[in-house]
Amino acid sequence: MDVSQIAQIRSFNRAVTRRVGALDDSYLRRGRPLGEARLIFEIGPEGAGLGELRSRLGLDSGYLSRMLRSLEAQGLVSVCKLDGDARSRRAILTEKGRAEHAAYDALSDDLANSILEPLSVSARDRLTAAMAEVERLFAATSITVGEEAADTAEARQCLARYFGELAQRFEEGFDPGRGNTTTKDDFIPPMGSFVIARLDGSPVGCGALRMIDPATAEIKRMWVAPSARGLGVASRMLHKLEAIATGFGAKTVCLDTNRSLKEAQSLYRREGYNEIARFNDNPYADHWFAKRL
Amino acid sequence: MDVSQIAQIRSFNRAVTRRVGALDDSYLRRGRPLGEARLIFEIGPEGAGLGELRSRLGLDSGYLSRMLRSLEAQGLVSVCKLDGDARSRRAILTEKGRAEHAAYDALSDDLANSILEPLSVSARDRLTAAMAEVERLFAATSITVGEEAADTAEARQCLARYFGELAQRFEEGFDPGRGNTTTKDDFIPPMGSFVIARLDGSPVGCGALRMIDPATAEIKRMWVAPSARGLGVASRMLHKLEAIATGFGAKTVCLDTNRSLKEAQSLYRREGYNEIARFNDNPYADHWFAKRL
DNA sequence: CAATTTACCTGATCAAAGTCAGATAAATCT
DNA sequence: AGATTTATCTGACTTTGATCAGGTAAATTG
Repeated sequence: MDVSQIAQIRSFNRAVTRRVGALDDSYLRRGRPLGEARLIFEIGPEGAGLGELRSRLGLDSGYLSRMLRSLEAQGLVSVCKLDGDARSRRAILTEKGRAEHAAYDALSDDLANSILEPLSVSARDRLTAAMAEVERLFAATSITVGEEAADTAEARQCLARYFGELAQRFEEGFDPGRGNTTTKDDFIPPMGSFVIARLDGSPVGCGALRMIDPATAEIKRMWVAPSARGLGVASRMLHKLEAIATGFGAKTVCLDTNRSLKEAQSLYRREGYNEIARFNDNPYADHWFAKRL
Repeated sequence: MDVSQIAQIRSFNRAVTRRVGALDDSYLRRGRPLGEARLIFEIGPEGAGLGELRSRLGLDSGYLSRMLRSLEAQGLVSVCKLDGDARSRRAILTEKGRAEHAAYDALSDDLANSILEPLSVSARDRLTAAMAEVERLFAATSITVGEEAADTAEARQCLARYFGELAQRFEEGFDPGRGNTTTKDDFIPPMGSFVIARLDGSPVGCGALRMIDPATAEIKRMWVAPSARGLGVASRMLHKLEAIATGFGAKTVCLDTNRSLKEAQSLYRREGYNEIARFNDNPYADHWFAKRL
């Protein structure tokens, strides 16, 4: 790993914590412990279930309960049943609580403003763009790639978005039925597999595998959501699928792709795939690739 | 202020604090309170004076003293006199303490690594570049612009760097003596002024003003350090100088500049200066500007 | 040289933060 | 229906972080 990149991340962490500590300080200036302030903020104008609050703030159940009692005593929060389940309860802000919430909200805005204010217009644009980039790439860190069933609602949704995109990008259009030789049963172990990439639980990519003979696996349905492109999700899914193929005894992985999917082609080449002759009669395929495992 | 930019900053703060909180957690996993861990980290392999530690960590002197006593009891730190002043003391790490410091250092590296590791090489480059940009623009937030004497060592250093840059950039070269009609006394109120822009105490820019008649001020010596360009420092110094000129009774501000300083020319135009006819015989000037206050 | 300031230490005290072992009541399982 | 699980609450307790008043010895000031 590049030492200067590690140094950059550490220096960034230092610079940013200093800045964000300022927010905690301004929260404290309202004369309430930080824990309570955060709780008010997290409950929000719409209220929140206690379990949700516990997991979001990482609090012990007794601790949360006591803080809520304190906020109730201050007349800021009321905790009511009102859910299907009479055990679980929900915290909502009173009118006074909503005013406090708004005050904390304003403090957060003030901090943001104080960061933007001394900057020129173009510097502001550059700062927010860089922040968005950092945030997006941070998110990439928590993307997971896992084998899942291909017939769940979420898997189907990925495939629908994939097909939708093909229809948009192929010059000749795209009809999922035409030339399709696979059924959903093709992606079930041990003759196939299906992986989904997830960010905070929501799918942001998928990929499928099926064995076309005992030594050859074919990769299909590789798709990454537009919001998650450029984060290396596709290559992580590809590695996962190759590992699964190896487990199935495959010696070779092959795949096809359409001429308009340029990024896909460069991904495959980068990952060690070589272009080969047509090996199927997929009417939408223009290039065929294979890689020895 | 742009609402979406404020939202971006707030969302960035949330995303980043979550990530950086992970570092505190990993520090805690070494079974020592965060305060002590930070103290070990801050003392560092070279040791540090107690006053320095107090101001860097923002600690009460009693609190620091007690933590040092605790670290001494654990055999991690030793506090010795050894300075010119027998009141002030210096904390240094024992061998065991240096080992602890190295362990904390490794944890910081691990966090940085865990952020980089899932990313592709190009994504890593983009992340660190975006982080550097955020850091630089954050730093801009704490740049101050203030009126200072023009004959201090630091002011002179700014001017030397300014002249050095002119020598490099002017096609015809630059000799500070040639055609220079100002002396250092020109930049002393109430007939002139000198401002310095500082980032964390170090000068990153300067600018000067002198009255050439009771209603006209001339701006000179505008310079921004290469490391601080693109942060709006020049326009902040310009505004400061204009405000000072107004205070001196000036109705007009004028200035000259060399043809090779393109950024300067566009800055002046952006700030409402109009090109006028030659008003002095500065041999290095190619453009003359003025602005009514 | 006496008075003051500075740099650090000690002891007392506090609130905030966090943990843990039950208690209670509703929901779910067998 | 009885046993178990789940969601929350209560009370007891600990640690951490922080503040403050006063104390000591060295350095500086007038």
